[in-house]
Amino acid sequence: MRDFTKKLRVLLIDDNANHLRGIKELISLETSYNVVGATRNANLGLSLIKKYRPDIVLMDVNMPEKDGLQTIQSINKLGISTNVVILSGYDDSDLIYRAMKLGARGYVLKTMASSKLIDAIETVADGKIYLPSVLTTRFFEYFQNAAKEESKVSAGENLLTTLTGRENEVLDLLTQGINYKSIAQKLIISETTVKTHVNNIFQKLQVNDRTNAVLYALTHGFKPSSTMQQEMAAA
Amino acid sequence: MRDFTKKLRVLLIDDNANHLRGIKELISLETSYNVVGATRNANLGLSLIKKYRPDIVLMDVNMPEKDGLQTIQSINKLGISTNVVILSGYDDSDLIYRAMKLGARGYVLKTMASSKLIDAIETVADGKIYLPSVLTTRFFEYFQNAAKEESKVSAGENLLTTLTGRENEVLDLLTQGINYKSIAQKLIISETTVKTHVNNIFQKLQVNDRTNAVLYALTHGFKPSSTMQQEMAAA
DNA sequence: AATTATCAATCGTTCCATGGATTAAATGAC
DNA sequence: GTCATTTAATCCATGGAACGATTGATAATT
Repeated sequence: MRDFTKKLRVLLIDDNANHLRGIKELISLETSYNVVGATRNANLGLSLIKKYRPDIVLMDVNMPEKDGLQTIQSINKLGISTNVVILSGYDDSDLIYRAMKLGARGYVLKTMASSKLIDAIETVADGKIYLPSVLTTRFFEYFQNAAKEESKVSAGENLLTTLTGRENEVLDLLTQGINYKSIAQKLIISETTVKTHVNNIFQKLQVNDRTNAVLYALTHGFKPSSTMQQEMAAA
Repeated sequence: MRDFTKKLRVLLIDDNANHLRGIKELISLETSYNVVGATRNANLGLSLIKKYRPDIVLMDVNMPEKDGLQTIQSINKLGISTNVVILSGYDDSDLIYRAMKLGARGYVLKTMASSKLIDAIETVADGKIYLPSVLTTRFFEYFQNAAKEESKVSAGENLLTTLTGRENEVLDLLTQGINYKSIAQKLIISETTVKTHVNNIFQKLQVNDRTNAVLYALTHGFKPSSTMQQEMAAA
């Protein structure tokens, strides 16, 4: 948990000088915070993060040169567990989704009351995610839509359902890039039997080589039905 | 937007008779709501949804026979755009993630104050997502962790970066399940040249057949670098 | 400026292994 | 009696390995 005897170390990154100054003043009013750095340049911000290890990084997404999303990625590569709170001018669902996916811990709109920014810092410092209701809704607009598209593919006229149990096992091994001989050994059947199964699979999936069979399986949500032999092999 | 002249039609599904009764009474107190149905059985709930087309469905996740998640899927298959609000006893991050991914519009814990349930209904009826701060945090615990695992694979010693431009184009076609001859035709080069490229790809990706090359590409975030010729072909 | 080295991209030939199509058939379970 | 599972034998196409070799672009060296 948070150590209330120490001041929260906050770093600011925003290419807009006015915003930067405004935010800095706002945060400096809070006695429990300590602004360890404020810069208009993302790359400079990265080295400041390396040097000062701030608890919280408040960062604009929309910056020239290196944008906020790229900067989050760079921070992740550093292996430093800093809590990033994104500042943005727009409630673009795609942008919110990508920022959160990259590990942002909070997202605040610049149009929001300044008290929200303090809320965000407090919440995030407390180990929680700060995402206002509107932005949560925006996030899920994107997220649920993407999930829907995904399920569309794996649903609807799914030829995978026509496969028998044994064919499923064989397809499972095919999707692991294993050849006839090894499949035969794994299933303890002859190679010709494997070929028969594979041929049947091809016909059912309406393809004519293993690569396309594997591609079909992967893009249609194939999940090996009997995972038994793998677990046994692991034992 | 919501039509305030009409009552919100609410359907309840919860296998626990006491909960069901309690929630029903709670909601009945609100004059702007109309409970169109309340059932302890998920499958019965489904037919009630078909019949009454409620604005909101309040549903328990933890039910015998058919659980809440499966029920959401069934509702989705019906093609009815009902807003599902999940009721759950636990703030399990995995469960929250899956429910939201399947399209739930809200998530409320049974341990929360009953006023939260009203808040949820209001918020969701208003077209927004209702996810309390704690649950948002839980959700992102799972979501960001999954994203992290994903990026781990596509990052780190990625052999794909060693491929040349031409090799990338060839691999792109390989991942579409195309054979040597057709690749040669598409790229307007000889088949032997394609084989040379493919062999180089195999060595760089440390595999020895096309299936494994394709599998490597797909599991390591391969994105064809030059999409030009495809766009040109489309024109 | 001339050279050397490196590397991407191209093509060819040979040769063998593997993949895949086809046809046929036996067994056992439901 | 249908269907899943198994095996066999034949045959051809495709995939892939191995070795060699040319061109052009780029960079480094002299």
